[in-house]
Amino acid sequence: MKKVTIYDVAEWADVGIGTVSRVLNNSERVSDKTREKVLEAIKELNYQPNAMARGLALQKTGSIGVIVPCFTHHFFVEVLKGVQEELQQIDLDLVLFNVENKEQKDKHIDRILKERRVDGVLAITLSMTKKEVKRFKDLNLPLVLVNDLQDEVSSIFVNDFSGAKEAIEYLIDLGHKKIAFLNGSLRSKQAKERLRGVKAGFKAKGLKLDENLYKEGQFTEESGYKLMEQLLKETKDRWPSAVFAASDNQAIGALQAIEESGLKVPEDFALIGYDNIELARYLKLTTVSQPMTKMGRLGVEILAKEINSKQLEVVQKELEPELIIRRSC
Amino acid sequence: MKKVTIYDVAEWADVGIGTVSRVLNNSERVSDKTREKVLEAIKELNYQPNAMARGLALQKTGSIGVIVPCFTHHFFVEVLKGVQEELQQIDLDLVLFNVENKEQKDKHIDRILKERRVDGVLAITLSMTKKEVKRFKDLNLPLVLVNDLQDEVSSIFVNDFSGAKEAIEYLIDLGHKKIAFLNGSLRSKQAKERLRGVKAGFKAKGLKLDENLYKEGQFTEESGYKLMEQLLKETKDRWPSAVFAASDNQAIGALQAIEESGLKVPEDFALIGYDNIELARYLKLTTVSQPMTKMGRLGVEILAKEINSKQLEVVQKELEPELIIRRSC
DNA sequence: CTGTTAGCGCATTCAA
DNA sequence: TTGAATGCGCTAACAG
Repeated sequence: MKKVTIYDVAEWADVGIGTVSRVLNNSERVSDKTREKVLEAIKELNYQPNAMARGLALQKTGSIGVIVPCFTHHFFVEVLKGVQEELQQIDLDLVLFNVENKEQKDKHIDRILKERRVDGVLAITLSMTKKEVKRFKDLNLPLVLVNDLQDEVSSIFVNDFSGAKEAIEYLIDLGHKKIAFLNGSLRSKQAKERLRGVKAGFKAKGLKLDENLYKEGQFTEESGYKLMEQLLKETKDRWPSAVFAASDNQAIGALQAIEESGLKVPEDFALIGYDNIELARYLKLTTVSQPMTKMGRLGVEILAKEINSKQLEVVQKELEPELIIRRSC
Repeated sequence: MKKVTIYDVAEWADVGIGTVSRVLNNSERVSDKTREKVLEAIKELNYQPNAMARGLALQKTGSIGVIVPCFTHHFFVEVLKGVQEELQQIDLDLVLFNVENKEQKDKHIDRILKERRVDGVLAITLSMTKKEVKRFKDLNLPLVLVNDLQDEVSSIFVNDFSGAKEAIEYLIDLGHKKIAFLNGSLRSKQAKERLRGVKAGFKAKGLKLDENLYKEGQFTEESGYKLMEQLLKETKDRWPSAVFAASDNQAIGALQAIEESGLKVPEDFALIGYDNIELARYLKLTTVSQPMTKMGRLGVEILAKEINSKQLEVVQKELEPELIIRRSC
């Protein structure tokens, strides 16, 4: 079967290609009769406009790029789910860029920006630098940050401060006083804000974060395991009665360390995680839920608006986390 | 910053656009001196060819489409991971199409096929019909089936028969005789093959699948829960001592039903799942592992070959599953 | 070796 | 209303 172009349609319907194009784009300036004829030709020939040709003429690709670090992580899968859902409504394709390191990040951003492979970009948890953001602005390519925040770009993020504060307060209300906090790397905004929240939570209850019970690592399972191990090495009297991890993965790692020591949750330690990834439900882990799917939906919504309006009204939206109580404390 | 085209580069370097194009495409027919000059211009102007224009001229998009049903499922995430990994090597973008129902499936296939938005398609667990496959062939768009099999199309799939057989034999070797099999819908090839494998496993050990212990449902957690519930409703003497589920999700559902009855795995029931999704590891579930990531990698590899060679040599590759022993039996 | 030109398939002028 | 011409940015074939 040969490919059928707008010329074939025009010939079949005995009109000019301009008319066919007008019909395709729902222009008013076509008589009902010719429109009819053209539509018939289109159906008859089973014609559908070529995306690239249209793109070249219109300077639009009809797709948006989504950049994620490590998309196999539950967190991003959930965000992507929201992205997909929203994308079903509007008619855009999803081009997925997976970024595992700085090099890949640069490479993909370069590619997207200069080759114009997409109409807009959703950057999820990428900690974009001001410089990178500026490049998008300069090249006039819509950009929306999800789970990240920068001036002068539309961003949608979660209130990490209040999530952490609430978790700590909950533990304290449960009667815990010696609470360990296993944080991620302080280089990320998330870790900084959560630490702030933790301190504020203690303060609100007339307590203070014990420095010996504060550990810093990564947001990973391995890191959680190691940090918990460190705590368990201390003499029992220095042990906390509760552990708050800055990510579910860390909490899961900590859980493992605890179980390997023959101890149990929640009997020996109360445990709270952060994110509410799917695993948390199965492991019955109390956690601070991030509105992941919603972030994805909202991100696409805003991005679509920016693409269409060609105007850069910056939207910065903060979402609230929610404490999900399960059996781990 | 204005967009810079091949004309700008040509002007800057004081050559024709043809020469610039040649440099871009690493043609031999350029003198070192002019090549130098052009490269300098490119760097100076920070030029990068426009993807759509190049695509239109070359009749290539530089991207492949991946169609998955419900990509949030662990299984597909793992396959996608393999796809990503392989895609890093070759220089193609990944366009993701999520298909939740028949309507979406048709819509997306139509779009891909006629609009030519991608250079080739990877269909994962889609149970493509012969008719659909034929459309790809007719329009000459490379197609590779992953976890599915059809004549005349490159397919890569897993030996479901041997996976199920091995699982059953393992349970029997463990001393179990009354083994329940919770299957998915027999409309899928996977379910059919696994049932065949189960029967063969019993036979090889001189036993037979007890019809009362065979249940058919969906590959979902809910279904597993319900099927197990049915079994537990029977009088104790009719209970199996082991349960083999055709998917990890079903196994997890069954596990839940078991625990809610105050019973335990593996003490009261031995349990084996299928797929080896990430959760299985955390729940310590013995399962039949599917080489998901490998399927993804292989699929892309084959697809890339088909795209480049423009020749349709059909590759059909069968991979072997592997029994992963954990604590659930 | 290099510049020029003709498509690629479509949208959009500009006349008619 | 409509058809023909022009351009989107690039590749490739064709002359020089």
